[in-house]
Amino acid sequence: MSEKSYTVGRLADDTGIKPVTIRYYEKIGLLPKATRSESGYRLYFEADHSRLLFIRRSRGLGFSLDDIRELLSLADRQQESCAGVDTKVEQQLEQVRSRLKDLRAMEYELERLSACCEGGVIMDCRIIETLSGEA
Amino acid sequence: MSEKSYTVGRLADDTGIKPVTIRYYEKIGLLPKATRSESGYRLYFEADHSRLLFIRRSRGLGFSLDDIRELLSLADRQQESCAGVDTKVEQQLEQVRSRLKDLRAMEYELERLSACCEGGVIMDCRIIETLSGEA
DNA sequence: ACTAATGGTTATAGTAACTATAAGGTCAAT
DNA sequence: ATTGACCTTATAGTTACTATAACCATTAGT
Repeated sequence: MSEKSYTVGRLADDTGIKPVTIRYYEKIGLLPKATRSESGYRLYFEADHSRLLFIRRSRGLGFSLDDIRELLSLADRQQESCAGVDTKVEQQLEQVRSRLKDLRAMEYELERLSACCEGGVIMDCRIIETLSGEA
Repeated sequence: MSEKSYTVGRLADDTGIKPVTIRYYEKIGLLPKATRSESGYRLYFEADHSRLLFIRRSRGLGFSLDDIRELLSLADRQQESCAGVDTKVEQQLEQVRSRLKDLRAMEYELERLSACCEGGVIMDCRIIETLSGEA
């Protein structure tokens, strides 16, 4: 009983990752080279499906493709300590928090700018003034 | 009395934007072509200094270089309404908020993941498990 | 059986905003 | 005169895709 196979389009529909992107992941070695049908179509199986979902979830947490490559290779070593995984998560958390800090500062500044506009002409525009000058 | 001029390196030190980046901005037309010394060095004046600071401040608020190009061209039309500027700020604010929302969700998920690691081996790792499976 | 629509294949170039590298010319100081 | 710091250009690399072109395979409809 041979396992049911997907085409790249099916896999794409099932995972929410587009065919081009799936091929791209294969090209950069994030996914193993797919087996092919007689006519040359890529064929995917359950394991590919799982791997791709793992990638998508990790992307959703902001991990880079390089990070994910490492995570996947860690995940494959069943018997080893998961400390490396934990470390990666911590690092990612720090990065996200640092980015959050930056964005919150931007939000605050943009709110201030937005509030100070009184709808005149450029010459009197406080926004332009602020961007242009003063410390 | 001719105005005092800077080299690209001096301008870089004064604005916190690297020489390569300044040249890059010139190349893409964000800065006007610099005048040159006899030997071919770029020479900058007060106006360039201001313009570059405007760019840096706008970058600091997360505006894209294309946005900044528009902002600069708006800023040059002293007599026109500043509505366009205000709109750009609003749009940028929305973008920042949307990005904040995404990042906060990531932060939350990463915190959960991080908390659930108990330091065993990969096989039992709840992090890997979470990334791998379940809805 | 023929045809059109859909979906698969490859390779190449473009995106944003730089960064890195190479190979060379200039300038101020020793 | 030579060192070192700084300037010049052009080209390629980065991240994670997206867009385009040109072509082959499969499937649904007539």
